[in-house]
Formats: sequence, C-alpha cells, structure tokens
Amino acid sequence: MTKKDKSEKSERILDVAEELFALHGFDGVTIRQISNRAKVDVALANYHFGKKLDLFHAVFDRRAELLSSSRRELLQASSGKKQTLEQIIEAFLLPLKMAQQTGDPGWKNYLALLANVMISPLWSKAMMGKVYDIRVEEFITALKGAFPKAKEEDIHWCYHYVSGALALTLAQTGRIDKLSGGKCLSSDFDAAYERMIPFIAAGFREVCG
Amino acid sequence: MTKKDKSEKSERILDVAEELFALHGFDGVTIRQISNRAKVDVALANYHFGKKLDLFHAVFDRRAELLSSSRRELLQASSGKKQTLEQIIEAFLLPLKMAQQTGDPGWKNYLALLANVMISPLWSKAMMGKVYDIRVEEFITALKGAFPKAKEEDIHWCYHYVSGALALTLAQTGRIDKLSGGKCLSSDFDAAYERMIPFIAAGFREVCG
DNA sequence: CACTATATTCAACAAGTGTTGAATATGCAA
DNA sequence: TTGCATATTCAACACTTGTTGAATATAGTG
Repeated sequence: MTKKDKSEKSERILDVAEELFALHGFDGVTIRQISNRAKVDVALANYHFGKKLDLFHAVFDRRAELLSSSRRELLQASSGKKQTLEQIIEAFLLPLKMAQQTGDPGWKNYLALLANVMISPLWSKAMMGKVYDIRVEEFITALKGAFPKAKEEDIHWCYHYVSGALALTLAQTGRIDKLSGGKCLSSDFDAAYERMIPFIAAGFREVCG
Repeated sequence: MTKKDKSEKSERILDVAEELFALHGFDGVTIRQISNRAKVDVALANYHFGKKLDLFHAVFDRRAELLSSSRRELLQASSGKKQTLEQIIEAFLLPLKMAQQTGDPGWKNYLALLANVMISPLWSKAMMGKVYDIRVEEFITALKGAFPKAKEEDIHWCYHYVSGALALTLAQTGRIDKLSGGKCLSSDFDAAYERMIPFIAAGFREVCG
C-alpha cells in the first residue's frame, strides 16, 4: 500500500506456486508449469523472487506470520488467569480452522503445503524454525502450566501426537472420505476440529495428568 | 530361493532408492543419483524395474505385505473373545515398532517413505489402497466392536488422528529433538509408542465411549 | 513531452532428465 | 568346449530443467 503495490502478475505467480507446491512438493513442480498456469513468461518468476528455492520460501512465508501471530494473540488472550487445557489447545488449533473457513482456496493450499513441510525431515528443518517454532515453545510452556507435575518428555511427546494429527488433517488427503464410505470428509474442518479437541485433551490428561 | 535369486545389484538399487525416495520424495530423486550410489549403470534400474514410477512401486510394495500381514496376525490373535481397546491399538502399532527395532536402516527408511505417502493427497490415493486400506478396515471393524454404541464418524475421525500421529512418528523429522532440547528423540520409537497407546486410548474413550 | 525506474517478454544457454537399443559380460546347462 | 538366457554396461537420443542477459513494454514523475 504505502511503499509498493506488488504487481498483479507477481501475486498470481505466488498463488499458482502455492497450489502446485502444495500438491506436488518442491521438486514435483517446474517453473514453467507455474508460469504457464499464471499466464506469465518463464523469466518473470526469477525477476520477482530469484531462484526457485527463494520462490518456495516466499510462498511459505507469505501466510506464516499471519497464522503465527493469530496463535499468539489467542494464547495471550486467555493467559490472564490459569488457562484450561481446552483453552490452550483451542488457541493452537483455532487459527487454522479460521483460515480454512475463509473459503479462500489459497489458504487451503497453504495449509496442505504446511503439512507437507511438517512431515519432511529436510523441509521441516529448513522452514519450521523461522516462524513456527517460537509459537510452539509458548504453547508448550502453557501446557507445562496446566500440568505442573508432568514430566517434560511426556508433554513433548503428547504435543508431537497433536502435531501429527493436525498435519494429516491439514493435508486433506481424501483418505478418510474413502475409508468412511463418504461419512466423513477431509474438507470438513469443523468435524475434524470438533472431535480433535476432546480427543487431545483426554490424551493429555491420561499421559500428563 | 526356489525360483529366482534376485541379483545383488538389483537389491542394492532397491535399497538405495528406498533411502533416497524416503528422504527426497519421488520427484526429488533422479535415477542417476540412485545408480551412482548403488555403483551401477544408469540403465540397470530400467532393466530390472522398468520406468521410474515402477521402481517406486517396487520399493513401496517390497515391505508392504510383511507389515500388513503382521498387523493381520496380531489383530486376529486377540480376536477370540472381546478385544480390549489397548489390544486393538497395539495390533495396529506393534508391527511398526518391531520393524523399527530390527535396527535395519532399510526399515527406518521405508517407514519414513510410508509416512510421506500417507500425507500426500496424490500418492496416498495411488499407493495406500493396494495393501494397507484392507487392514485399516479390519482395524475399524474391531474398534466398532469395542464401541458398539459409537457413531461411525466418531470412530473414523479418531482413527484419522491416530493415523496422523503415527505418520509424524514414522517420518522421524528430528523436530521433537530440537523442540525438547534433546529430552526426546525422533529415533526413540519405544518412547513414542509407550505414550501413544494410552494417549490414543483415552482419546477414543472420550470421543467414542 | 522526455526521462527513468520498474515490469515483462524474448531467445538462448549449459546441464541434467528418463529412456532405449545395441554391445558386452556373466553364469549355467548340455 | 558350445550354446543360451540373463545381467550389465555403453553410448546416445530427444526433451526438459533452472537461469540469464538483452530487448521491449509499461507506468509514473518532472
């Protein structure tokens, strides 16, 4: 707004790259596929974003800060008195549900990309540290407050399970659709989150309580 | 043994391909990288396994049947009388823990590859249906037996969370190592499974009980 | 208008891609 | 040994990859 209005084409590149990276991963997508679908010359991606890897980072970072700060606000909002376990979990999950509920397909793609990064050893090390790890540390600190007597390892492992369940949800593989014979839908984030919170809460209380 | 002894080199190709596919995914690996590390000519992979995609299938299928049948046996072993929830969950998880505990790095790589496939919409659809889905259906049937009054959707969503937690564990991203400051290790499957069973069981009882 | 910085396209490069057919090596039966 | 099937290598193909430098268009400013 004030400084620079990103050109229309450069944002189209980001959108298309987001979608294709989410679906096929970094190596499964060529710059020509991106520029073709964005109706743009091959060289333009390079002009705006540099190397292919830089473009990937640009895509990943674009929405990372929004998600991360939304998590921080929710976590701090309830941090006055002692937080309930459910409040803590919701602060972690709700921003993702809200992002999904915007209906913006860009968010859907980004969340799938995030899931992809989370589960890859290489990409996880390269990308998650920048913005997301700080939030996770706050999240874990809050959990320690809710379970003062729990062992740290127990809390970390439980968070690990949460992270996995979340990743598979964000990935929207469509597998649950098939396995349930259509009774459940990958795209139904409401259904996924509704049950995830009590599921996780009970697990935490069992292992850490 | 009886029919054909696969050549030493062809198995080396499979081993190397398994490792590289697990780490970088299908598109992140070239046949030349595989053949170089296997100290074999580029054309040999094609001679033994056909196209690159066929090689990927060969890698994925090689250990799939073992894992799947191991699950079936464990699930049937306890199916005489009414199975406890913990028994059902263990039948699903134990084969993976045992595979990991062989110490064979090939198994470690395969499980990471499996995690990768599980979380990718495209690969999941293409690969999981062949061997794994049948086992999941039996698993869910057993769960229905343990929770006769539960709604089907609840059971499917809870299984979905299990599947996600499992996938992230198999992936061994090393993220928990970093976040816990070394208190937890991705490679420590014992620690992961030990807590996973009570965590999951409590979640199921809360949502489906 | 002219000037300038930014945006976009064009054309091409060197390197790498999967795949293939012919040539050679290897092991095994008669 | 001779044959023969399998295994492996060699050399090359047509094509795609990311990236770049020069050329051209576009928009904003004086």
